Amino acid sequence: MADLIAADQLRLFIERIERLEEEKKGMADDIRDVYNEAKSQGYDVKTMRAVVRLRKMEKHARDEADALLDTYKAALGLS
Amino acid sequence: MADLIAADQLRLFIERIERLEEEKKGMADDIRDVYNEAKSQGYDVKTMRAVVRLRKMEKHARDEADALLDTYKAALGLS
Amino acid sequence: MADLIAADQLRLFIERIERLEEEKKGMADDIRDVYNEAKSQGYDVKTMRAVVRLRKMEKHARDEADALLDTYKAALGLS
Amino acid sequence: MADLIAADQLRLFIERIERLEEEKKGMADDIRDVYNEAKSQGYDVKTMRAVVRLRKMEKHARDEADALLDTYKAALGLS
DNA sequence: TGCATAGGACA
DNA sequence: TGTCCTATGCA
Repeated sequence: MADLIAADQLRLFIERIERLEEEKKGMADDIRDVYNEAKSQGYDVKTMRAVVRLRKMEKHARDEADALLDTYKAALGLS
Repeated sequence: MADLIAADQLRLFIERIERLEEEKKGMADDIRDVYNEAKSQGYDVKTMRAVVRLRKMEKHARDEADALLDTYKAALGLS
Repeated sequence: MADLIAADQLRLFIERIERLEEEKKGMADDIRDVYNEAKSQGYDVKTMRAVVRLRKMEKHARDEADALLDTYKAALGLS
Repeated sequence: MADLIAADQLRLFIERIERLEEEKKGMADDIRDVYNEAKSQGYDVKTMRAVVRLRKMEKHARDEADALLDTYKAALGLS
């Protein structure tokens, strides 16, 4: 019977993952919809993607810079 | 002034996309968490991924078969 | 005979790739050596890696911003 | 002043690393070029990668066998 | 952490 | 449709 329980547990894990995967796919579809909507308003999708990519890179750089600053402060015994 | 409005509209599109991208990333993080939780219960992650992939393929195959069946039915004037 | 020639050509491609892979590995080894040398001088390798990563990200962001500016200019019919 | 010198030294380390990273990237680009050239001659890139990987594994195996042989020889007091 | 592959976007 | 590139999976 332990096997049955284990099988159930595994099945639950798999189903949770599959549900999350579906939601993730839904998000991707929504994103595509927004791009298409913008396109129908006359915006250039390729440029918009470049903007989004750039902003993401800048955010990452900012976050990493903050983390680095913390590292320095810790190394110098500052707050 | 049309330009200002256009800039606002563009900004809104970009922000919608960024919000959706964040949610999508959240989903990916959740999925990873579930795999890790299963792993901590003694399940093999690689095998679980294989199972998920296989079930997805089977679902695709089933969906395609259903679509084909619909096509046949339509061609034959059936419900 | 065409097959022999083809086999030779393929072999030459493979050998060129293998030579380049070795040189690439040599570069990776050199990089590790520099980190170790810096470490022996009292520098923290992890922090140094963070600095290198940050500078690379900032450079990418700058390059992408330049490219985006060009895209805008082209879209607006400017130089 | 020691700090200034240390900062200079650190900067030099970072710049050496960045130069080496660029060269390494150049190697990777060259490798990609060779694969693309082979592809344009009708070769299958994926298969070529498999060949390169296989030969590398075989080389490792050979090197290990050689090392083992040396160990035996040393243990037996042979040249 | 770096590499290889698979999936999605663009021409 | 085919290529390119990013994003994910694997060692």
